[in-house]
Amino acid sequence: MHKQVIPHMDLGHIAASGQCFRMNALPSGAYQVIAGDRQVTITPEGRDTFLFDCGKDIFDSLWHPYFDIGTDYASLASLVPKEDHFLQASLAYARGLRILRQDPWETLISFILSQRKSIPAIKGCVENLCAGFGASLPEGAFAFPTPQALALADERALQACGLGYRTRYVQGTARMVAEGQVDLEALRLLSDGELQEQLCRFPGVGVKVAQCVMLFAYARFNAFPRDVWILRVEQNEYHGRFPEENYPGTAGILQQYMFYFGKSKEYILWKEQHGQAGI
DNA sequence: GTCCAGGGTAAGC
DNA sequence: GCTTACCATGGA
Repeated sequence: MHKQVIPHMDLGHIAASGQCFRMNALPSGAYQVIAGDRQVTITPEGRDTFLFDCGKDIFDSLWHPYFDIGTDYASLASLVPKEDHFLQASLAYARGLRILRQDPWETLISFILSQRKSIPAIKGCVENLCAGFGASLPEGAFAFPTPQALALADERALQACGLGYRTRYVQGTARMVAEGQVDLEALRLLSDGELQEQLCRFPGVGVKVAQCVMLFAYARFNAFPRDVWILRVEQNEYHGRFPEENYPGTAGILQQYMFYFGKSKEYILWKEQHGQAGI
C-alpha cells in the first residue's frame, strides 16, 4: 500500500475521457487501472489523497510517470484568455483531468480500433482482445496482448472480438512491430513531425490516430487530434478553427479538456446560456 | 427501423 | 493537391 497526495487528479474524469480504455470504477468507489501487463487499484481518500495498492517503489517507477504527476495542471487556466469562455468552462468542468503516459503499443492498437466507434464500443473491443490474446493476470484480469500474440492471432478469432474491417489494420500493424520493422521505443527520439510520419506508416493510422498516440503515449503536448467532436467544437466556438499555435506545449492538454466538455450533456446546457460563438 | 461513433483508404478529379 | 463512396459493428 502506498498513500500519495496528488493535487488536481480526478480519476472519474480520466476514466471517462476516452484517452484510455482499461480504467474502471469499482462498486466500492475505487478505480481499477490496467496498463500493459500491470494493474493497480486506487482508492481516493478525501480530495487530493489516493491509496495505491502497490509498494512505493512500484508507484515511483510506474504510476508516478503514468499519471503525469510531474506536470502542473493547476496553472493551465492562467494561459487561457478570460474572453475564451468555452475553454475556461472546459477547464472548470473537467478539473482533475490529466494526460496519461500510456504504452505506445497499447495506445497504437487501441486507437486503430477507435475509428468510427463509440468509447463504450472501443472498451468492449479492447477487453475482448485482452481476454482472447493477453496473458492472465491476478484476480482474473488480462494483460494487453503483445505484438507477437496479435501478429500470430487467427483472423477469424480477431473478427470475433468485434474489430470489423479494422482486423487487417491490427494484423498488419502487429506484424510490423513483431518483426521489428518499427521500434516504438526508438521513436521517442524523433521530432513531432518525424514521429507522426513514422506512425502513419502503419495500416489504419492516419493523422488523427497518429496524433492521439503522440498525445496519449509519447507525451507530445503539441499534438492536437481532430475527431468529429473537436471539429464540431471548432465550428461552434471558434469560427472553424481553434488557435492551437497560441498554446505551445499545452495545446494537446487543452484539446482533451475541450473534447471531454464538448461531448458532455453539460455543454448543451452551457451553450443555452452563452449562445454566441466564442473567440 | 435509423443514425452515429476519438477515421482511413482508394479512387477520382 | 482536393473531395467522395465505402468500410463492420454495437449502442442509442
